[in-house]
Amino acid sequence: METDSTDHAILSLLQAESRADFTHDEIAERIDVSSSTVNNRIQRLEAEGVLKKFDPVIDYETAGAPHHILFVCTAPIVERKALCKDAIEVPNVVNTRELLTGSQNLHVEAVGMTAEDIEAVTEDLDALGLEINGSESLRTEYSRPFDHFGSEVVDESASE
Amino acid sequence: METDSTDHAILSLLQAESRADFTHDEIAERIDVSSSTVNNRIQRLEAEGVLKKFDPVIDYETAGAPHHILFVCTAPIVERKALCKDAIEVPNVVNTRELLTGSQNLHVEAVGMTAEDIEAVTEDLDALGLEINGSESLRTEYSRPFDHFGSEVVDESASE
DNA sequence: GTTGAAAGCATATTCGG
DNA sequence: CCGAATATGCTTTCAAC
Repeated sequence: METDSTDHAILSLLQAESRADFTHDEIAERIDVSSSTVNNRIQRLEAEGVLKKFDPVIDYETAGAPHHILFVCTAPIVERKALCKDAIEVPNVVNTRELLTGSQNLHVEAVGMTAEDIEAVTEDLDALGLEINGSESLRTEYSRPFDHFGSEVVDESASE
Repeated sequence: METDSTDHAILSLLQAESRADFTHDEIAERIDVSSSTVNNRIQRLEAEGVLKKFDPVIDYETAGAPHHILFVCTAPIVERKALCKDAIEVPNVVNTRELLTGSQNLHVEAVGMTAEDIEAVTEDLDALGLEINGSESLRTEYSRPFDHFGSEVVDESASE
């Protein structure tokens, strides 16, 4: 899909201000177009599959689930893609990522209320045929907009 | 914070249906409470910091940025937290995660239009004092709700 | 493809149980 | 604390450019 600087500015702002109450009007003011143009562009980006969804970011610890673990696993190359999809079905698993490498090619993120929840995840992953190379406690995580878009933003608001 | 099964059901549905057009009314119907209760709960979850934000999920490849890489790095233990924050400031870096382990304790996710963009990231990370243990192409990624909440959902809709 | 205004609709508030 | 109705204001639409 062809995306121009207006699209990039919108995507960047959406990532920078990922609030539920971030309105089209506010985007429109910051990039100096009308709010109907913002609406047009967002709808097109969604239709074309660039803007896929809006994921709620949950602080599991505050919500009462203190265990947050990353498993680094190895899946046989040919089964890797299938196992990535299978692993997301394991209870307490919240994210899986497929890498390109030969070993340690699957990352599985899990959340649990208790240590037993996490222990059960290791058993389930093992039962799927995944070799678990390591498990790490996740501490902090930061996200931010894709810069290539951000650098093109014409932000008219001086007070930032 | 104290979260009950209504909160959990709402969080689970928000994650399962992370659409912009997923309304409070729809949540209300599915878990059999009024939409004002849904609104009350969501506002409280946001105020208490459980529901932090709504991150737009962008398909970078479709948007015209084909390079999507995960760097596995090692930061000196004492500087780890600071470097996690520094790394997110590097151009084209979109996500950083701090792990607990002694080595390979920092994951840095980067996106770029060209191979040069990615090469520049390695140089910037190196300049920060990070040892880069490996870089992997990211292929596929799946996410899904935290099950402990999901299992408590009283979903009244039979047609699913 | 963009705009402004007006209609349509989701969300926030208010109040009564 | 929950739920129904009201008020607010955001999103969408549409005629015109």
